[in-house]
Formats: sequence, C-alpha cells, structure tokens
Amino acid sequence: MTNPKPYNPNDYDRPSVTVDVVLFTILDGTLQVLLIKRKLDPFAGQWAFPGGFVRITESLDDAAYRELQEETGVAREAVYLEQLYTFGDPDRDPRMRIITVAYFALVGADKIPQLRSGDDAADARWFSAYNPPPLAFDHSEILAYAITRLRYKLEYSAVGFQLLPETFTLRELQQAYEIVLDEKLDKRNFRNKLRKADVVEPTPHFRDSGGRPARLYRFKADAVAEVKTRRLFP
Amino acid sequence: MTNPKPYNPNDYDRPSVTVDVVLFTILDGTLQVLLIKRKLDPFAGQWAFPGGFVRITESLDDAAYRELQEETGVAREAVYLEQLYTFGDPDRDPRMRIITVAYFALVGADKIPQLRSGDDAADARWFSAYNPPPLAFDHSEILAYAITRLRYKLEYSAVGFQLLPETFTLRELQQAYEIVLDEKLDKRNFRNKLRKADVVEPTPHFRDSGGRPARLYRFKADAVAEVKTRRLFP
DNA sequence: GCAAAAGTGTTGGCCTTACACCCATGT
DNA sequence: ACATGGGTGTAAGGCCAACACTTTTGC
Repeated sequence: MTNPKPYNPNDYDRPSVTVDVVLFTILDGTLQVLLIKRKLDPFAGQWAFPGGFVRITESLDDAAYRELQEETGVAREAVYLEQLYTFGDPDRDPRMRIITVAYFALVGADKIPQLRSGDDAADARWFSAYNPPPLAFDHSEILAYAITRLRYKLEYSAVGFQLLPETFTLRELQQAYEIVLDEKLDKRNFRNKLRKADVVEPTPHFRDSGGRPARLYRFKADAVAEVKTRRLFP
Repeated sequence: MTNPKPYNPNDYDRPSVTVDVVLFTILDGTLQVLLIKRKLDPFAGQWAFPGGFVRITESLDDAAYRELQEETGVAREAVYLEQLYTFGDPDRDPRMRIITVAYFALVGADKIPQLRSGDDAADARWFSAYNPPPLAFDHSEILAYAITRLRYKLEYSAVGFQLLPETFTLRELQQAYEIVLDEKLDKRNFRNKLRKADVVEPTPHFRDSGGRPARLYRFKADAVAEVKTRRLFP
C-alpha cells in the first residue's frame, strides 16, 4: 500500500485471498498430513489442504484456525499454528486470481478422535506426508515447503512436542524426530541432550510396551522454545 | 481455497492485496531503511515502505520488484529480495481491508546512486533502521519483524554480503555484521571463521584507509549460502 | 619515527559423536 | 529362562572464544 500509484485498483481486478492449512501429525509411525477431498471443480475428486476464503472482518490467523476447526473439529488450543508462506502465482488457480496464505500446523494424534487413518469413505483423511496422493492446485509445492519448514523448526526449536500426545515415552519422542528428520538418531546421545536441554519432565506413569515398561514424560510448560544456532560468523 | 464453503465471497467483500518492501542498506556506518513520504491520506505526510497494489496478472515477487524499481530505480539483479510475512489484521488500514505481503530486501549502497542519506527534500529517503520516524499503518511492526529476520539470516546464511558493494575490505564486512547484530566481534576470530567458510576471495586491489591499505575482497559466487545450524537434538 | 589501520595463531574449554552393557517386565 | 524393549556413561576430536603483537603505509 503506502503511497498512490497511477494504477488504481477497483473491485473488478482485486485478487481473492484464501488460507490453506498444512496440518501434520504422527500416526502409525509415519508423518501424516490432513487432506480434504474436493467436491467441486476445478480438481473435483482430488485432494487438497483444508482452507477457504478469508472473511472480511477476520484476521489471517483467525481464518486459519476457523478452517481447521470447521474441517477437523480441533480446538484452537490443541494445535500449534504459524504462518508459512504466501503463494500468489497468477495462474495457480485456473478460474481466477487467488492468493493463498499458507499455514503450517502441528497436532497430537490424540487430539482428533473422529479422524482415523485408513477410513477411506471420509472426505477428510490423513495421508503419508512423504507419499501423498496427487494434490490440487499448487498444493504439492506448498507441502514440500511445509516439510522443509517442519524439519527446520524441529532442529532449532521445541515444537516437535506438538506432534505427540500430552505424555509420551522417550522412545516415542525419538521416533518422532527420526520420522520427521528422516535419519536415525543415537539413543544415548538423544537422551543426554534432552536432559541438558531440560525440556521434558517425568510423570509417575509408565507405558507397557512389550518389555520393560517405559516411563511417560511430558513437555515442560516453562521450557524455552528456541535454542541458539551456530553462527556462520562469530 | 480447496473446497466450497457455505460462505461465498463476492467482489464486495474481497480484501485488497498489496506488497510492501523493507529495503535495507548500510550507509555511513549505520543500518538504514528506505522510506517514502505519503502524499495522501490516510497518514499523509508520514513515512512508509515502498509498496502498492498487486496487479491482477503479476506474481507477488514481481509486484515487489516492480515497486522497488518504481521508487528507487534499483535493478532486479542488484537486490536480494525474499518474502517476509503477510500482515492481515482487519483494521491495519483505516479505509478498508488491505492485506499486505511484506518483503525483505537488501542492497549495496553503491547500487542506488540517485538517493542520498540526508537529502531532506526528496520523498524517498534512507533512515536509521533503529531510530526511524513515526511510520504509517503497522509499518513499525513490519520493520521490527524485518530486523529480526535480518539478524537471523546473517547468522546462518551468507546474505550479509548483499548489504555491501561489489568489493569490500574485511573490516567493512566485519563492521556490517557488527552494525546489524549490534555487538562487537573479534577481528581474528571473524577472519578465521571467514577463511574456513570459504565465502570470499581476494581481489588484486587495495583501499586506502588512513593507515596500511586494506585488501579488497569479493563474495565468491559459488559459495554455499546456507550453513548448518546447531540442533537442539542430535 | 610515529600515528593509524591491516594482518596474523594458539590454547583451554565445551560440545558433539561414537559406542556396549545391564535392567525390568511378560510369557 | 528368555525375549523384549528401557535405561545408563565415557572418551576422542572438533568447534568456539579469548587473547597481543608485527607490518605497511602516510605524514
């Protein structure tokens, strides 16, 4: 905006604005993303992220939370949500100019009881984030960007806990990291570093898991979310 | 976007979309940001970032480059530009709903010959990024976010060179980092790390600077821009 | 020759990484 | 008793941070 231009927009040539939410969870040992089956053209029958038009009186964040709520029933407090990137290629939608503000969201699988992986009849389903079905619009590009961001955030912040239930075993936590980062981590190093980072606390409960029961931990509410990165220059 | 909603937007309730560009340079030993004096209400007479409406056929990046070009004459190739964040508070503009996609840009001070710090008559001027005049709209918030992002990028990537001329002395480079990060760095450590990072190469020229002349360096074109960050978890 | 800035290496401490065995429970 | 997963510590190497003097030029 800022200052006036010879170019003067009117209602006719205004782009529309939508939000799209890339919601991740970890379920059955894989990273999953929530997709909705489109009922109408364009791309009818194909899968796409939950999303929709931004209403004239709501903020972008509110729009993202609302779409998430409408499509999944997840409560606002139960998800981690942040703005990802705005995609505005002039022909990303074949009908008309639509600019979409993409959001990135994480939820613990226990927070969405009504959705189940493998329930083929539903029009909202979890899919493997690494092997999704063909996606509508430029949503493949958005997904790739979201996965990059997820890995990034996992490495320098503590948002990874948002992918797990309230309480979890250290093994589950490590597996979540391994799934997202797509590499194997060393158990002792993982636990040592976790201890030093001081971000989880033990609960008095255990989970039965075939052998010796594993202690359940929870994320410390007061834990600092960010961690210093190594600089290129001192 | 994705799938249809009971809510059906029409031209009347579509938000407008603008881009705003936060352009930084280093000039006279301080971090400076380019501002334009607004001629019209709202906020007439106040300062704001270069920006304007996104045309119906151009991408967001193109819009940002175009606005930059129109207001400063900088060539597309001469600036580093990336999307920063999209600000969409319903009442960030008192007239109507305007969503703005903010961009973050860096330019070497030598690339903009027609603008000069201190030229009060012009309606496009450089200001100290740390002590700007009162800004229109939510541009203070955008500036704060842009400065955070600049520091961040400087620490884990090699974009800092975009703030300097083609060739520079190591002292000038170090000072640029000190200005942006707002802390003093050790000369030997800075140079050691720079050597190891292998991102600059010497030129045969020197700059006279009061004492012993300093060798001029240039940024290595093939240098890797990103650097590994220290992880929270191994 | 002196002022002014350029240029150059080493060391101690910390963080990272690699690595193997005993423990608690269920069957 | 054995199978299954849970849990624990140490040592070597690399990275980071602190630190002071010599060199080159202009006046």
